[in-house]
Amino acid sequence: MDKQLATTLFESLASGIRLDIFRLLVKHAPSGLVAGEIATALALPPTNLSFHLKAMTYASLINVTQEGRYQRYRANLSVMQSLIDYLTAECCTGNPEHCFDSDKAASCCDSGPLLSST
Amino acid sequence: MDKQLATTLFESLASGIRLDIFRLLVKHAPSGLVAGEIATALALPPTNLSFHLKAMTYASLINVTQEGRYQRYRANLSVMQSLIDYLTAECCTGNPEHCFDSDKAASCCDSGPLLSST
DNA sequence: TAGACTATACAAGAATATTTGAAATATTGT
DNA sequence: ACAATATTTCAAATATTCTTGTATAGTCTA
Repeated sequence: MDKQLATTLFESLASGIRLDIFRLLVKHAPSGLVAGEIATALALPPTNLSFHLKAMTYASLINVTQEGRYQRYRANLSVMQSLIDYLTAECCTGNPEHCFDSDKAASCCDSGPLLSST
Repeated sequence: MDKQLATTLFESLASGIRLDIFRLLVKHAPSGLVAGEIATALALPPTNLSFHLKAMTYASLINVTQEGRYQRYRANLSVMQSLIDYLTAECCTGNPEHCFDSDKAASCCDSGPLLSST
C-alpha cells in the first residue's frame, strides 16, 4: 500500500454514489452483483454507473468478471483491509503510546486485536 | 458515522497533499504541529496549506487550537477510528460468514480481534 | 443471421476542486 | 503605537471530475 494507491482508493470512496456502490457490493459479498442490478438498486443511469464502476475497478476497490453478457462486480475486501492497515499503521510509526487515548492505543498499536493479524 | 460524514472524511483523504498532512500529524500525535511547521515540512505555500487545513478541519479529520498567533493542528484519531469501524462494520451487516475469506472473516466479523472492541 | 439485451466508450457541457497572489486579521515584541 | 510574524480570507485562473445522451461492441435466443 503506497501513497498513490491509498489516494486512489480514498478518491474511490469520496463520492456518495461510489460509497453506495461499495457498500452495496459489500453487503452482497461474495456473490457480487451485475451492473444492471446495481443500476436498479441505486437508480442510476447506466452510463453514470459505468463511469463510477470503471473508476472503482481501476482503483482495485472492486473486481469485475464477465458472465456472458453481464459484468459481475464484487467488492475487493482484501484491498480494503490493506487500506485500513495503512491508516492505522501510521499511528504506530511515531509514538504508539500517545496514538490513541489509553484503551484505543492498546487496540491500535499493541500486538493486540486491532489490525495486527499479520 | 453517517454516510455524509464518511464521504466528507474520504474526500479529506483523497488528495496527496491532505494525506501527507494527515500522516504528518499522526506521526506528531498528540502534540500536533502549528501551521508554519506543516508548511515547512511539506513545502507548501501558506494559502494552499490553509485551504486544505480548513477542509480537513471542517471534516473533523483534524482539530485546531489557537496558541497565541499560532494555530496548532492535531489529527483527530478517534474520528479516524470511527471511520474504520464504519468501513468494517459493513462486512458484518450482510453475510459475515462470506465477508472475508476464512481467516479474514474471523478478524472482521466475529467477536474477535478486528475493530470489535465496543 | 436477425433481433433483443447488457454494458461500455466517446464527447460535450455542467459542476466542483485546486492553486496562487494580494489583502486582511490577529498576535507578539519593542 | 509601530513593526514583524503567523495565518486566513478573498478573488481569479486553472484543472479536474461528474453527468448525460448517443453510438458502439459483445452476447444470447431463436
